[in-house]
Amino acid sequence: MPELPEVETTARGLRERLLGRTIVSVGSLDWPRMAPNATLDTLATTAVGRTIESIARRGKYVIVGLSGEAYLVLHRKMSGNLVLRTTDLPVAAHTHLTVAFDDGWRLDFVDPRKFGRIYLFLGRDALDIFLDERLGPEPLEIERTELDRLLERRRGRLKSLLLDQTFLAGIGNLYADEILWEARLHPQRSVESLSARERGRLHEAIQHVLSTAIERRGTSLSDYVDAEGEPGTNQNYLQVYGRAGLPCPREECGNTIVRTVVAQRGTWVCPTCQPIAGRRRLVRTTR
DNA sequence: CATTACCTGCAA
DNA sequence: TTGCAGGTAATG
Repeated sequence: MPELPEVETTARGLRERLLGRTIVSVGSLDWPRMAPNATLDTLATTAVGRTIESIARRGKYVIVGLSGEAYLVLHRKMSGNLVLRTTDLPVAAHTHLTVAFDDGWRLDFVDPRKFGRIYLFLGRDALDIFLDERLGPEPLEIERTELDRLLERRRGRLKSLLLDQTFLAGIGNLYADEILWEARLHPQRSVESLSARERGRLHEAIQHVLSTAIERRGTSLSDYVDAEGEPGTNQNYLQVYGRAGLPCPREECGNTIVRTVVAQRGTWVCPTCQPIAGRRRLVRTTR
C-alpha cells in the first residue's frame, strides 16, 4: 500500500514528533517473522535508552537512526501503518510493535496483513549494504541525463521497470500507472522503444506525479494513514488508477479508461492517450 | 519472464 | 465463496 509519497509523508510526521526523544520501552512483537534479523529481546535491549537522532526515508523504507549508530528500518508492505499515539491510549488491533518514548508518546506499527518488516542494524555499513543491494536511486533526485543512462542499461516492459525497486526506489503499482498516464506511455511499451522525447516525458511525469502526491500527503484508498492517523488527499486526484469505465481526464480525450493486467498487477490505462504501439506506428496503421 | 507464497479484510 | 488489494522474495 504505501509507496514513496505515503512513506515520505509518514517520515516527516515521525521526524516532527520523535527527533531527540529517548526510547523507554519496546514491546508487543506478537508475530516474530516481522523482525527477520532480531528478536523482541534484541530490539528492546538495543533500543531502550537510545535517542532518536534521525528519521529518513529511502524508497519505501523508513529509517530510524538511534544514538550509537543503531538503525531501525521499517517496511510497511501492503497494509502497514506507523502511527503515533499517547501512551494512555490502548494498543489498537493488529499492532505488532510498540516503541514508547520519554515524553508520553508511543510509535505503533499496525499491520493487519503482517507483511510488514522491521530490521535492526548496528553500524552505518550494515544499513547501507542492506539498502544498496535492494534499491536504485531516488526518483525525485534523478536528473534527466541520469534517467537516460539508467534506461540504456535496461530492457523489458516499462511498467515492470518502474515497479523494480533496483531501477528506481519507491514507485509502486498505483504511482506507476499514474506516471505512465501522465507521460502518455503504455505500460507494455518496451524500454528500448522509447524515443528521446518519450524519455523526457517519463522523467517529467515521475517528478510531477510523485511530488504533487507528497504535497497532498499521499493516497488513502483503504488503509493508509500518516503518522498522526490522518488520511492523505491524493485519492481525490487520481487520473487512471482504479478508474475503469470512467472517462480519461484529458480534456481533448475523454475516452474510457480500461483495466488490464501487466506484470501480474492490475493496470489502468487510457488506450487513446497511451497507445500500445508508439505514436508513429499508430498513425500508419490507422490510415 | 511468470507463478507462488506470505496474510487479512472486504466487496461482489 | 471467490477474487482482489497500494509489496517483495523465492522459486520454476
